[in-house]
Amino acid sequence: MEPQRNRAPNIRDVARLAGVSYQTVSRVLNDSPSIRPATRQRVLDVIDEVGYRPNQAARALVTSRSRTIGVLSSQSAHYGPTTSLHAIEAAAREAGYRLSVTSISTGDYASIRSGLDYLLSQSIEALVVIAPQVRVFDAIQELSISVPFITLESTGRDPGHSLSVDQTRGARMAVRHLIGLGHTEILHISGPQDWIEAEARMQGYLQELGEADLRTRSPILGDWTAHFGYYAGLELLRFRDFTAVFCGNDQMALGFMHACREVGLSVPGDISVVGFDDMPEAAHFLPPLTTIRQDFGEIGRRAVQQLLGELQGGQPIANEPIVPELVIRSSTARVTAR
Amino acid sequence: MEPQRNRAPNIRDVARLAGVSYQTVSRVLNDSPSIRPATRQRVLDVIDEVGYRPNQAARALVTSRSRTIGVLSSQSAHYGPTTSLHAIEAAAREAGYRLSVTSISTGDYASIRSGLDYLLSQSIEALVVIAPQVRVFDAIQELSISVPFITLESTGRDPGHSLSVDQTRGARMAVRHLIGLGHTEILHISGPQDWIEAEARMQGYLQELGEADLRTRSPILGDWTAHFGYYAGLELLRFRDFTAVFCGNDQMALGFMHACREVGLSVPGDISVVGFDDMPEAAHFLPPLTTIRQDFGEIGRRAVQQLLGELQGGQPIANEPIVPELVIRSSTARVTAR
DNA sequence: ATCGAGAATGTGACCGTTCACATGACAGTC
DNA sequence: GACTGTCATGTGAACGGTCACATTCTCGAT
Repeated sequence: MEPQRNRAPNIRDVARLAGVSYQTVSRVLNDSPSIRPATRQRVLDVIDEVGYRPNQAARALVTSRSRTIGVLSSQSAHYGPTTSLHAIEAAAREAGYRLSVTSISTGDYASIRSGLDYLLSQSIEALVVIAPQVRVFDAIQELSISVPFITLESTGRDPGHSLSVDQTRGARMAVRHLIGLGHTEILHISGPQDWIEAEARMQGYLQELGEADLRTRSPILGDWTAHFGYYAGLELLRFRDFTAVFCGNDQMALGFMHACREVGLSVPGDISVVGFDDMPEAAHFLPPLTTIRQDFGEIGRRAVQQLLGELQGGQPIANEPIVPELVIRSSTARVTAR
Repeated sequence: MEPQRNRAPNIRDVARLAGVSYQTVSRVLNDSPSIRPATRQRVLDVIDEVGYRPNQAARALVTSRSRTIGVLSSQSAHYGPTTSLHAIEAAAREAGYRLSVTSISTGDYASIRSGLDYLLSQSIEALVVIAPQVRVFDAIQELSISVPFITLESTGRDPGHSLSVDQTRGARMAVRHLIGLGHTEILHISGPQDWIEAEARMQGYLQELGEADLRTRSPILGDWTAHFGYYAGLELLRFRDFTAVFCGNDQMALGFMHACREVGLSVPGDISVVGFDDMPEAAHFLPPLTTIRQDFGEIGRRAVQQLLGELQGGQPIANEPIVPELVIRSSTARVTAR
């Protein structure tokens, strides 16, 4: 009797057509060593002929290995997270893993929790978090997650489970650069306070100013968007009691420079601006933006590497943070006498 | 005997603890109507107590429904595709589906093919393609994909399987705007020629100029990046035989404006520039960019909606393309006598 | 020719869930 | 009080692979 046409061929169909047992087909699929070359070829031919594809669900069921890495990401199209995500995907695929991605739009506890719940119900083998809000850590603690996990862009939290460019150090590089140019009144427009990396950058700002005995001013809490940078700029520039601004990311720096232009101030003539991230567009802002470059792709790749290591029995390693790089362009200049 | 501690609880464990049969637990999980409320509650209590999570692999195996939508995406951090991807993810999750995403870095046939192969081996139920290179269509044809699929951002190809903002129309709006301002010498910096949307925008450019009886000039083939826009700009501006440029996306427009500034030309005083996409930063470029807005999120949501419709037995619908919107800012101005 | 070892291949059970069908409980009807 | 229908729940089989173990084959050494 013909095999039913409306069903995908399974391993037994292949076995029958190749005249071997299903176990032999399984061995071919799994590159078992003790298979006669002729047999292997016959099986492969049949597989190709009938278009057989192993059923991943069945495989996952019996091996209890899903070969899936879960990713919790924030629902934003920002350059950094997106780049990391692509790198993770590529590295995972390379290693024979797939990704199950879910994103959260708001940072509230309930949605973080439900995102993690969702991922865990996929029986993921490992977890990457690219949504570095503070509350994520509480949620992870509470769920007492049993798979290897790693959080990205979360400087200094929970070593062994985090991996990041050293945000604090990057921020200090930015501020030191401004101080080196003679600036003494330096503002900081930061990211949302519940983001770990925003917090770390803010710390760097405060530390560096503190060590230089300069006046620190309470940072303005932003939301990462160019819009915010713009409106904050319009407000701040009503009192020109500063000569430089360190922005928490490139987008806010862009918006801030827009505001400068609008009120007739020159960057860097009147105000110096430094960003953070070095998104590809930053080199073409007007003026091209001085910023802190971090290698998002590298972070993603390392994350996967580390997780796979743990899955093969390794221990979580306390990664030394990656050092960012100061990229000097044209948005910063030596302070001029007013 | 205690259940083994190192194994996740399964449906039979729950059944035993709740004093019911495994089928009853299954009914509770699947919201079967004929369950006594008291029984349901007892089962739910046990589930909560032992932290039971249904095994998706087993479920997928027996129902032969993976509840997974495959996404083939291009490996780029561009605003548009990323936004669509997030929208797809959210819509899919809402409907109880998960995503299996794979991305291709290059547009060559082999990597497209292997990306599709990979997705199909996940036994996906539907497919979304956000990597609208021309060759993707050949690959889809050749694999004679049997699941519902839809390609995004691929104006005019294969109606019923594509969904997009009307790129050609958007391009015409952009060019018409420039013509309305008195420009007669208008250049076009396009995206890579093997991208369907780049091609469609180019067609729009050519059509609109043709109808206005204006000189069309062969478009410059770019790569979507600000870098390209910049270097192309430097080159083009050596001969100032044009007064306006329509760029295939906002990034290239940014780079081009950078080049203008560098050679001492004013935008829009000397040259008018129009972009495409309206990425959030575009409003804060200097000058703020006139561009064509398309709703990437809407596209993603509609794609999922349509695919789910097909999965429930509906027919592929030839979607009418979404109309984009011209956003006039400060990078375009009436042409001035030279 | 016999034996044994290792290579090559086959058989039965199982992973955790849902499906189809069987059974038991209970109320309403005559 | 037996009969019927409906609701609630239980039982066996199946999904498509892999694992552990059993069996057969092959071939050189004795």
